[in-house]
Amino acid sequence: MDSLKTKIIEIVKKLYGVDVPVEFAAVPAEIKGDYSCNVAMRLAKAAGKAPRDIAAEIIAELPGEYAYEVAGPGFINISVSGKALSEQLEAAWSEDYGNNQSGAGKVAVSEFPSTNMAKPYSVGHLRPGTQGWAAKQILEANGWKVITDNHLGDAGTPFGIWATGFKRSDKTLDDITVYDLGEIYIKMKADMKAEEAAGEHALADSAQDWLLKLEAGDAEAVELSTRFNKISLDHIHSVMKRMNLSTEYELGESYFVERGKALVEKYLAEGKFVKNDDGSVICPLDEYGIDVPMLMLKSNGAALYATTDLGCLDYRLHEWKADRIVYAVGAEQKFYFEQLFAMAKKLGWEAELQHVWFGTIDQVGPDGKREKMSSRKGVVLLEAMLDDAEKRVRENFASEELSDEDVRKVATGAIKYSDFIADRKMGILYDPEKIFALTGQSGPFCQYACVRMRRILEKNADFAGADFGDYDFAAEKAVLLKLLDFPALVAGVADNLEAHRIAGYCFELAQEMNRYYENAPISSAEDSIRAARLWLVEKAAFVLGRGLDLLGVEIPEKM
RNA sequence: GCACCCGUAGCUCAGCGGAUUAGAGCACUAGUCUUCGGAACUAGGUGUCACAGGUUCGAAUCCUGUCGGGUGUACCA
Repeated sequence: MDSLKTKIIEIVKKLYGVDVPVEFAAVPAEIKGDYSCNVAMRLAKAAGKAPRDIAAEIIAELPGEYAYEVAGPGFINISVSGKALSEQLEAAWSEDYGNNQSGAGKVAVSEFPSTNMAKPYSVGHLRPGTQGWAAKQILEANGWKVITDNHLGDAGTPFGIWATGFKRSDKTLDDITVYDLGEIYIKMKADMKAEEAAGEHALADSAQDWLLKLEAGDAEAVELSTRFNKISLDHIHSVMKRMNLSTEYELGESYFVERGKALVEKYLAEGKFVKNDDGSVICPLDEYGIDVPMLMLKSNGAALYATTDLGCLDYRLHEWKADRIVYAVGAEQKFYFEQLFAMAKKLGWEAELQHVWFGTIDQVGPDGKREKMSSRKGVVLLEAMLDDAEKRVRENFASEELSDEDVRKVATGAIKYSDFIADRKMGILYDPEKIFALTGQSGPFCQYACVRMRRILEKNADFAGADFGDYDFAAEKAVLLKLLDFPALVAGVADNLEAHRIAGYCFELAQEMNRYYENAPISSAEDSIRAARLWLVEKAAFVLGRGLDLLGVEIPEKM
């Protein structure tokens, strides 16, 4: 259809002397036609003519390979035969169908899931992982070279809190677990709050001391930190493996402390940063319309988030030569990233920086109102959510023999897919009954559709590649139109990383296939028709598999 | 206070820089087919697109204001 678009642009240029963008849209079900084009209405004012007349003039110039019709207020509706659509798909087909090279030669960094050390992996890092992974997949499909980096939360005040809490606990470095560390953190937070209310600050001071000791390279602080890190990393890796997520790098905040501090000095000297009387350093951002300056160094000289992010940004831009960096981090940090990006601009850094933000995971609370997900203890552990998901899958699929690996794929597929049902800006209402449902828009529904197609292909493997004769592909039109949409969809989400559009597409394709089977028998059809239909199923299975792969949703062997 | 996000069917949500009669899923009801894998398909909607203005031949979509909910607003990340 691209050549037809070009043709229309040429005709408009010839007839009316203007350049207009030409897009094709779908046509409502009740109306005749497969694609519609609204150029005539866009031109109406400039040309001083009625849209319907313009449409008729354009149609008169169009080549005769398709049927055209003026519709409604001035749409040009185009009807294409199934046969022509099948030829278009065959012509566009390749091993990389759907991919494009718009990002070729450029480097992007996708930062996710940015887990915290010394805390159990909570559902708080679920969305960063799924969204960051999808961002990486989508960028790669658009030709980018993507570097993935887990920006570990391994520096800053929390370490001081754990070190202080650990020394007060009865745990030893040999037997402490990541769950103990999690509990120590929660207890310390509570104790520090009580302390603050009482007007004291012994614990807070101790935490700050540990932090400074670590930054100064104190032996005991380093030992604690190293041990906590080892326990944490093993835990993070095991959970990520279950989710089938991984990153190429794990350069945590601590890795960038020195680099960040050195840069703070540099920009202080250049006058871009300012030192306050209390010793803290800020980056004024008034010229970018942000009246809250960014704190670059604490008054005691310690680094904070902004310090390490400055170092990290510098590293990615200058060592990795990144052209684009996407941060998969929740909406709560929107303002922080606005500051960070304004700071980058102030420093003259040109790369495209994007905060891929998203809403919280909610649940229905005891009062019936929607609230942020939590357990009685506070955070919900991702492992617990995965255990529950696998249990549900085993119960729902009791009739089928599923391998452990397939159970894992369906469980994580359901959870991941649910992250992409709505626009990522929206919060997710976590409703297990719905997420693991086998009907409706769910991960398992899409996975099942894909498994079904693959099984049909296996059973009819003998007929693959046989001659179609002059089969008309009339019954296949809806599916063909859908499959032909895929490349534009992938290209269309490259900028805004709206992965939910991929999820919606996968669901629609799966639905379209279910409709297709109703009126188009395959195994019982005569040879040429059977071959043609298998050709279509093969294409659909590939596209659905690719779409789900962009979301990180794996396809099980059996369901 | 200010900034950002959200408000579309009973519920969860689509609706991509305006366009043909505003759509899905869930739930509910009634059907279909000798089931290639029925976890299917088909049919069934009186929705103040939060409200009020504005721009336009045309607005759920763009602009302004109001109301409601959420988040953020320098020594946490």
